[in-house]
Amino acid sequence: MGFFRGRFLHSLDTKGRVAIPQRFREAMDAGREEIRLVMTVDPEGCLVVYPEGAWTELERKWEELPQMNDDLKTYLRFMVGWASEGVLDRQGRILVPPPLRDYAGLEHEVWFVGLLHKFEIWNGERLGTATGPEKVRSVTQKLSGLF
Amino acid sequence: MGFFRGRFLHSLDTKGRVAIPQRFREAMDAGREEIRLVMTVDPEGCLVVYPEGAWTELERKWEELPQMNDDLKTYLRFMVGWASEGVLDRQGRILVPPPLRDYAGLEHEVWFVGLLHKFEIWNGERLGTATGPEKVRSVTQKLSGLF
DNA sequence: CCACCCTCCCCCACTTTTCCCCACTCTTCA
DNA sequence: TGAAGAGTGGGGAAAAGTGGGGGAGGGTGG
Repeated sequence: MGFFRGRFLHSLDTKGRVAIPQRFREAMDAGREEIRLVMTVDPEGCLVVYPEGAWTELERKWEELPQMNDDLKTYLRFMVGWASEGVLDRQGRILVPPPLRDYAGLEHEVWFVGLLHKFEIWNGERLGTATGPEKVRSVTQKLSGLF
Repeated sequence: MGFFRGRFLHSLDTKGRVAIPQRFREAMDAGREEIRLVMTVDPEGCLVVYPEGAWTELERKWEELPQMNDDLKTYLRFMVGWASEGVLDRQGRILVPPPLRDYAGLEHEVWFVGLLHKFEIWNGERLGTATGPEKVRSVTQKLSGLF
């Protein structure tokens, strides 16, 4: 499984479908014909997409945690509660369910952003404010201890 | 038994019935014709629904615990005391008993939220406040020790 | 003990959404 | 300048969700 990199501008059609960038499809496609993925939300206000395998791995971790923990329940209500599994159609598109569309404020134009093992789908304006160079500069300082 | 994922907006009809989302039915249906489930309440103010098997497993655990424990009694009065078993009708709907409807403040519009082994039924407003992005962000910090 | 009422559940019919397929355009590359 | 690959748009069948009529069954009151 390759990495997801780069950003691509695509369009959501009137039926709520978007084509996944070919580069991303290649990264997932190990010669299989059917590509399955899971789409959910991120607190920053965008959608996150995982190849099915990566997602089920996350679920396996969550299963093992103490199920009575209230914080975990809140977290799962968010991550799992928004999750939507889907298969690409013959044209390499996926249907974005209306609740997810609304959550991420997706109109006609949407941006795909590669993020190694997963990728995100953004409304253009939100992407701009969330990932501007100024913001990154401030964050980089705090990270410098890590690597 | 598959996992429950995602959120779906359905409507409670005038008879107090709701259709279970098809995705959730699939997750329970191992080719059986009759799907039985148990519905109870959650302290957060929503309903929780377990497939019958998952519920009886919980009951078996509860049985083994020290029955004199007052905290356990309080907990069971809540979980078991509200529990209601039901079967889906031919249209895949279930009847929500009036006490449960009132407890969860369910009107016409109700949200289904998948939570891996179980799923919840929410009044829209309550769901919004219980699972907003701000809340999740604060919780995520505390959880980072767990995984 | 009987009659009534109310709830529940079966069935049927309608609307909306989803998803499968085909066709067109635009870019890229030889 | 042609061919192939990528992205977009829309028609139409199938599936999913919704609403309501009517009969059976259980509870209640007389």
